[in-house]
Amino acid sequence: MRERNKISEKQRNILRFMEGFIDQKGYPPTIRQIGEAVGIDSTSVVNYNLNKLVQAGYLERTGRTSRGIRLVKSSGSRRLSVNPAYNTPRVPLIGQIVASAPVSIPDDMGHHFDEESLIEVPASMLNGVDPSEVFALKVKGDSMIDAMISDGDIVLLRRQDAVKDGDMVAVWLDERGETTLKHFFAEGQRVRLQPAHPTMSPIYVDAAHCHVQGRVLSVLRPSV
Amino acid sequence: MRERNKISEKQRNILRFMEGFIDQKGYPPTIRQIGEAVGIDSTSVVNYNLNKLVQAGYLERTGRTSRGIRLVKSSGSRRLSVNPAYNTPRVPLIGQIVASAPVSIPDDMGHHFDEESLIEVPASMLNGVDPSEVFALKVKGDSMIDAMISDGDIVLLRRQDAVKDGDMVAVWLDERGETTLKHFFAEGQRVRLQPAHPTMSPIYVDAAHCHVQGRVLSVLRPSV
DNA sequence: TTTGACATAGAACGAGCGTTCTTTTACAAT
DNA sequence: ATTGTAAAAGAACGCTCGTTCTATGTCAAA
Repeated sequence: MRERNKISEKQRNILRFMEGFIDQKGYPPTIRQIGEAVGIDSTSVVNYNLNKLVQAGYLERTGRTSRGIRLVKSSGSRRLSVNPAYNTPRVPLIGQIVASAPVSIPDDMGHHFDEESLIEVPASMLNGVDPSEVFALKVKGDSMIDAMISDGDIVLLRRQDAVKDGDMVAVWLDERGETTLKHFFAEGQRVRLQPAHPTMSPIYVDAAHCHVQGRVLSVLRPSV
Repeated sequence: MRERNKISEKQRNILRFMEGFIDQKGYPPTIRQIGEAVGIDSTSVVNYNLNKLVQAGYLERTGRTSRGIRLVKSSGSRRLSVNPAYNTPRVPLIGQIVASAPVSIPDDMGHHFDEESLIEVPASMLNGVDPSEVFALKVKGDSMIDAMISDGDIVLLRRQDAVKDGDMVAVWLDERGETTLKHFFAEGQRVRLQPAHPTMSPIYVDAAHCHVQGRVLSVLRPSV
C-alpha cells in the first residue's frame, strides 16, 4: 500500500463542505454543487478530487448515482449533527424517581410521547435493547445513595416486570411506600433486594408486595 | 389545523424504507427506488404519497432536486445508525483510573488517536464543551466509591489544569501516590478536596503536591 | 530539452430523475 | 344516480447530474 493518505487543501475543503451540506440538507451535494462551493469550475476536476478522496479513504462513491457520495471518515473538525434523522437513539424522560412516590408509566408508551422530553443516549448505554422499550427517570434527592446513584442522575430503564436474579431493578415497595433501585434476587416467597453499595445490608420483602417497574440498563450523570 | 396526521400503511412503509436506505447508503433514495421498494409502479403515486408525508410532518422535500427528501420525524421503529458520518460526538477512551497509578495523557491528544478507542457520548453529557477537548477514563476498582463512582464507570473529563472552586476534578496526589476524583477548593497554600459523598470528610493537601489532570464533566455507567 | 505525472478546464453525451398531465378506479356523501 | 375526493397508473417532458474525452498548463525528473 502506497502512502497516498495526504490530501490537498482543496480536498479538505471538499470534505468540510460535504459534512456541512449533508448535515444541513440531509442529502449529499452533487458534483456541480461541490465545485461551486470550493471554487472548481469543471465537473471533471471535482470528480478527479473526489476519486482522490476515495483513494485516501475519506469517501465512498456509488457509480452513476446522483449524490452517490458517502462520508466514511471525518475531516477532523467534527460538529454536532442537527439532523434528527441521523442522531443517536432517544428515549423518553418520563418522570422522576422520588423515594416517596411511585413511578407511573404511561400505558401507550412507545407510540407517541412528548417531543420535548426525549433525551439522547449513546447506543452503547442500551446494550442492544430496542430504544422503544427504554425510558428514563431523573433521580430526585439522595435516597438512592446506597445504589451509588446521586441526586440528578438519569437512570435508563427497560420496561419489564419479569427479571432475572442479580438484575438491578426499580421496585415499588408496598410496605415502605417508595420506589428504590436494588439488585433483585428471588428467594422463595420472598425477595432479597441487595443494595449496590457493598457495605450496606439487603432488605427482604414479600414477593407479593414488591412491584418491579423496570430493569436498570445504565446510569447517566450529566454535568457533575 | 386539520387532522391530517394519519398516514397509511403504504406511507409508513415508505418511511421505514427511507430510514433504512439512508442509514445504509448515506443518501436518500429516488422516487423510483422508493416505488420499487414499496410496490408502487408509478412515480407520480410515489410523489403523491411523499407529499402526503410532508403534509403530515414526516418529511421535507426540496423541489426539483434529486434525492431531495429529508426525514424530520421517525416512523417509530428507530434503529441504530451505522453510518459514522452522522453520529454523536466521540471522545477517546485513553485509559483507566486506578487508584495506584497516575493518568498519563498523551500530548498530541486531539489530533489522531486510535480509531478503536473512541466511544460515543450524548452531546448533552458534554455541556457544550468541544468534544476534542474531552477524554474518557474507565474506573477500575472501588477506590472512587466516596465520589459516588463505582467500578466500571466511565468518567468524561475535560483536559485542563486551571479549575474553579467546586469543580469535580481528577487530581494526582504526590503524597498518596494516587489519582482521585474530588471537588476542588483552593484554600490559600492548601487545597481542600471534598468527596462527593456527603457523609465523608474532606482531605487537605499542599497545592504544590496536587496535580489536576482534568475536570470531570460527567459520568456514564453502562450496562449496570 | 524532453518526458511524464499531476492538476485543471471545457464541452458534450446519455442516463437519471422530478414533474406534470391525462385517465381510470374505488368509495363515500349528497 | 350524481358528485366529489382519494388513490393509483402510465406516459411524456425537460432539467439534473455523473461520466468521458480532449486540451492546456505546471513542474520536477531525466
